[in-house]
Amino acid sequence: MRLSRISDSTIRRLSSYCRVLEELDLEGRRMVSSKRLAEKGGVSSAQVRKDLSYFGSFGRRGLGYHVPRLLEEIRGILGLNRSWKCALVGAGHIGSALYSYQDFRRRGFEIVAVFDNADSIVGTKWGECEIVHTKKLVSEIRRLGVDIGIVATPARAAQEVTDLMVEAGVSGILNFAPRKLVVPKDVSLRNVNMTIELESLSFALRAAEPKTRKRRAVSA
Amino acid sequence: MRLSRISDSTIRRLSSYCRVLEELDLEGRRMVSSKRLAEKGGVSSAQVRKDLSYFGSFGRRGLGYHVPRLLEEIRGILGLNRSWKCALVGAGHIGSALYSYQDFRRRGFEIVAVFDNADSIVGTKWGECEIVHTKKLVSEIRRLGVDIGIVATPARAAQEVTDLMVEAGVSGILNFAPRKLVVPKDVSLRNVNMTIELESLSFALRAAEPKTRKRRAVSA
DNA sequence: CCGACTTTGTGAAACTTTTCGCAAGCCAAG
DNA sequence: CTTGGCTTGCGAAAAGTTTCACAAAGTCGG
Repeated sequence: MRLSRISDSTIRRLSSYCRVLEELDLEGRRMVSSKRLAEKGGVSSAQVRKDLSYFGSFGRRGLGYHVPRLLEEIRGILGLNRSWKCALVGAGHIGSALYSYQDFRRRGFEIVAVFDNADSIVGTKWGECEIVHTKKLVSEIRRLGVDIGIVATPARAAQEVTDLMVEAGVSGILNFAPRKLVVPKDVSLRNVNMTIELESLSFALRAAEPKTRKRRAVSA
Repeated sequence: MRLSRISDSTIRRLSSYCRVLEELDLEGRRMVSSKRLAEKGGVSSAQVRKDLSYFGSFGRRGLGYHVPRLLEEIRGILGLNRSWKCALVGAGHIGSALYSYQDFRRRGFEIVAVFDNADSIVGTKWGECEIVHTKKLVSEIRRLGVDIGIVATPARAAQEVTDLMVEAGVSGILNFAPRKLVVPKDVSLRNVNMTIELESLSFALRAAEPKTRKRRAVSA
């Protein structure tokens, strides 16, 4: 199992195969071919086989892959067979949605601390979790042994809280703020940028209608 | 301006250059070199020049790019010099966060309708917007001339509401549900999948600590 | 107007990722 | 035990993306 020559796209596809396999497993399906897995995942079957081949040979020729076994293998590869402690910074709309997002917890990403710098909400509780002032961020994250920091602050505060979390020793950052973050290279960073997605959608829509609007423009 | 040979990565970078330029513009900076733009955007300067070169020659040799002009050019390319009507389906935690996300509105993505199928919240109001039952989705989207559908439902409902929105004539879909959606090829689709980001982060963290945990494992 | 300096725009090279194509392996039926 | 039908794993080809490197074009001080 080679450590690093693996592309990010491969990893993201593994994560999506995971979801397909979970579904198949629930349906009680035992075996699946790369062809079927590919269709459900929206990629080519060669791509599925190539992705898996970086990590080993999990299939049986003529038969396909054993669903529960492949699922376990991929979970192992992605590090999902353990739980990760997460800290959320920013208790606004997005922070709140993330805190309530059941999928995270179900997959072993546990939010063990929530921080904000607004005195008006510091001290209130979200379920088990009390919202703590950002000034206690470093000590709390150290104390709890947090692995992953989730940035859900406005853009202008994002770098600052990131620096604090890095100082406190997190290994990874998941950033929801629409701003490029700088982190040391031993800290992993992923971005979820809704604005980029919407804007690239805007480009695609614009490219699809070269003149003015297609449908309504005619009758208007 | 060639329509389609442009890669998705280029478009996403344009969107991020946009944010850098807005910031520079606010600082009152008139000119910027590809080098500086690149640093701020976290890419190479050759990449910046190459990305822009697909659409034209916007710079002046020896001087760089005129910030407000380049910003306008990129906005034009991305189709941000107009407003897009969006409809949100799913009035749960994520839907609510998206509705309140000021950045969307500021960039011309206006949420003009919100749908949900829970009778308990249908009829209540979010600001100006009344939450409407999903059974009225097609007629409402047609009536309002919605361009973009935003899917913020649980995974199991995502394909169904997507089909409805396609039927109603949206040109693009932004999907937040962790499920692969099928759309006709004249409809554009973008996905925001937080689970994939977290899982790829998990892989990176795992890859970074080859044995067991680095810091704490020693003392434990 | 000159010469030193800066920066763009862009082919071509280098690198990365995806697709192709097929030998090898496995099952089932006869 | 053999044949036919599938399906994997993988090297090699193809396609796509990023980096390199430099001519061309412009600035600026004197």
